[in-house]
Amino acid sequence: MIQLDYKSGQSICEQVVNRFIQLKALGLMKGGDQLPSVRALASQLSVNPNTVQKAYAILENAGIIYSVKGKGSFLSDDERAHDAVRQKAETDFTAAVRTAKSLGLSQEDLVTLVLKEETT
Amino acid sequence: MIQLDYKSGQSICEQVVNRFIQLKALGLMKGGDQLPSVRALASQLSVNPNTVQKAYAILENAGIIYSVKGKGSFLSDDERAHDAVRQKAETDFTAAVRTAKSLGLSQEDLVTLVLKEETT
DNA sequence: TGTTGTGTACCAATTGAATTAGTACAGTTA
DNA sequence: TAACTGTACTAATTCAATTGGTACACAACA
Repeated sequence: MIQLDYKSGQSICEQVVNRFIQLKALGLMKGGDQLPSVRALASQLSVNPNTVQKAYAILENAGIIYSVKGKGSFLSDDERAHDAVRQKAETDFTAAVRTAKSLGLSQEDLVTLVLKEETT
Repeated sequence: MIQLDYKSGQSICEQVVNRFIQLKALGLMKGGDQLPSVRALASQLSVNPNTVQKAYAILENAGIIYSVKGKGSFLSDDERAHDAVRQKAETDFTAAVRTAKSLGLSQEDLVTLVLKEETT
């Protein structure tokens, strides 16, 4: 379910955060689904539990998951949180557009690149 | 000519590198134009000369500038180097497209965002 | 010639973020 | 009670970025 990519340049914490957001966006997880426990996921990824807990804390802070002591962490049903994720994705993508343009790519170039990228 | 943005998340070195690439792409600098000296730019940016020199070394390594001991550093005329910059910009942008899609944005969404971004 | 400005090459030290390691506490479930 | 969950700390480590400093080689110029 979660697979780390050490070549991505992203920190472990970031990757865990983003992966659960993706799983929701892709429909592979739904609101209410339970996440692996902090310790279990840390063990599976061969990573320190603190790192996973930090990722879960970020997700909970953003309203994407909710955690209950003694029970576990669950994917939130709150659509507002997922709207916020979408907002951030748009902002990040817009920044990428600006960067690409500043390096000489035209609007047509960018549209072509978007369309060339297959939707999996 | 060069202005640092500490909120950008980019390192000083990265910002210097990217800024000169931009200046060339935007036509504000041409092949043969002299860059500020390592020490002068470092002083202007209130930054360590080593940091600027590292940026210049990266630019020279990529063929974007060439440096002559005792004379200075100059923007290269080599189009192949600038083609490589374009290649990298395309690769980076494609990665941004994938990320945005994984977070739930559709192809239409992305095209809209590209077109919404004014060309300055 | 000497001086100044240029790029280049080191090295030691510092800073900050990310991660690890370890311990402890609180709540749930069986 | 025992075994699981999340949470909250602190200390140590690692690594990249940056700083501070010194030194050398070359070019331009008075």
